[in-house]
Parts: sequence; C-alpha cells; structure tokens
Amino acid sequence: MAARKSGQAKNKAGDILRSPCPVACLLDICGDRWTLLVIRDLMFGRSRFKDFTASPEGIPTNILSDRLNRLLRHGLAEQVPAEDGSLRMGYRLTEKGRALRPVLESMRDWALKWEPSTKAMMP
Amino acid sequence: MAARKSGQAKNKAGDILRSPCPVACLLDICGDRWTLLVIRDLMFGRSRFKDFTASPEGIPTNILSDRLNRLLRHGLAEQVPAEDGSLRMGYRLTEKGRALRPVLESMRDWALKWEPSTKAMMP
DNA sequence: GTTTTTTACTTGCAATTTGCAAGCATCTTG
DNA sequence: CAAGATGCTTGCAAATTGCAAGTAAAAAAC
Repeated sequence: MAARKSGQAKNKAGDILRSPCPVACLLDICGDRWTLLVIRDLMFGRSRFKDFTASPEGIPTNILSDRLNRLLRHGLAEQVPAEDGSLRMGYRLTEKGRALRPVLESMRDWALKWEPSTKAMMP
Repeated sequence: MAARKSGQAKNKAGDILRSPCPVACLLDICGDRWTLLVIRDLMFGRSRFKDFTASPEGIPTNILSDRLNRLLRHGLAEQVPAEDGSLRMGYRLTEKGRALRPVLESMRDWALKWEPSTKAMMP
C-alpha cells in the first residue's frame, strides 16, 4: 500500500511545521527568549555548560539543558570532547548553526541603532 | 535629593534590560513564536486585525491583541485610520519596525537553505 | 586516596504564558 | 434596523518558565 500520508510538512527534526513560511519554521526552532543567546555564546567560542550559565542574562539551568538538547536535535550544535583533555564533553555549532550568523548580526545591528542603551559585547 | 538611581539600563519602552547585549534586548521585544510573524504580515502590507488572524499559522486572538499592543508600546508599529474610509483603525510599521527587514530576510534565507520543506511566501 | 569542589545536569513546584472557546461591544451592509 | 463582520476581552485548562534544591560523576585539593 502507499506510504502513510502525513499531509503536513515537517522540519528536519521531524516536527510538524505551522506553515511553509521559512520565518515561522525558524521561530519554531529558535523563537524564544533564550535559544539565540545560547547560539550567540557558541559563536563566541563558549562550549561548556558552565560557560553558558556565566553569561550576564543568567539562563536557568533547566532551560539551558533543554535548549542545548533542542540544538542537538535540530542539528545546529553537536557534542565534541572538551578541548582541555578532560573526559567531559563540550558543545560546538555545526555548519547549520554557524549559518545563523547573519541573523544574529542583523539583530545586533538593529538593536544598536534603535535601542541606544545596548552595547555590542566583546566575547 | 538625587534622582532615584535605577542602576539598570532600560530599553525605549522603559523595561529593564537583562543585559546590555543588543541581541538580548531584541529578544526581549520580539523573542517569541508570534511577534515576528505579525511583523512579517505588516511588511506584507497587512494592517487589520482580521488580516493577521487569517495567516496560515493561526495566531490566537488574545495573543494577537497582546502582541499588537507590545509593538505599539515599543514603537515598532503605529495605528492609522484604515485605508478603506471606514472609521476603524489599522496598524502600520514605523521606521523602527521597518528596520527589522534585514532580520526577517536573513531568517528567511537561513530556513530556505537549511529547512528544505519551507517555501518563501508571496504576500 | 579520600575529602572537597566543580561541573552538568534533573526534579519539584509556584508563577507566568499560551491557546482554545466563548462572549461582547462596536461597525458595516443589506 | 436586523444581520453579519470586525476587533477585541474574558475564562480557564494546559504548557512553559524560573527559581531552588538535589544528585552523580569528574577534577582538584589535601
């Protein structure tokens, strides 16, 4: 018999899309107050759980744990052995994750222009 | 006596910033699953409450009402008399809101490349 | 080599936010 | 003016958030 028809488009992680709109799809992956801040930290080269909790926004650890797993599930990040030779693992952006750089840059540029109390952060 | 020291930087709407990071600031304004979809619709020229509810994602009316008010409060949108000559009001992006176009475009480009089941929507 | 500290989480729970349905004033249309 | 259409608000169940506490393994200190 024919393959089961889902009738619904899905993203690469298998979640049903709200609509075919690419913006809606990205928001289903990253559309909350924390995910893009974790990606920002990853772009700054941070890789360990503790590094993310040290950021000034103070992400709760349960949220961080959930968001890191979501990034793994959606293929934006991957786990790699920590660079310091320890047995622990660190997180690193994949190519798909690094491709979000223009999104973060345009967000940064917008806020620097329109919300003057913000300041570009040096990693 | 001296003016009350808040000690906390604020955005233009008067909300306390989680951090000086511009990305964090933008996320405090737009960082949820719906706000940027409303802005997308505004960029497509939609202006009436009914227009936004007609988008395929199906935003709940209480969320839409809340998000439109947030956009007004943060100066991303403004209310203008409807174009059809009726007494009702419509919404329109301000310059600050229109300046988010590069953010939406980079989001669209990312998803079109990395989430192949998405399709650019024609307004 | 064993106590202590750090790291990377998970769990519990109160508070907030979401989403669905319903209600309700305007407006507009016939 | 009666009948929709529009632009909301309200009520409430379900999901998500955020804070504190707990835990287990790894690393550091002693």
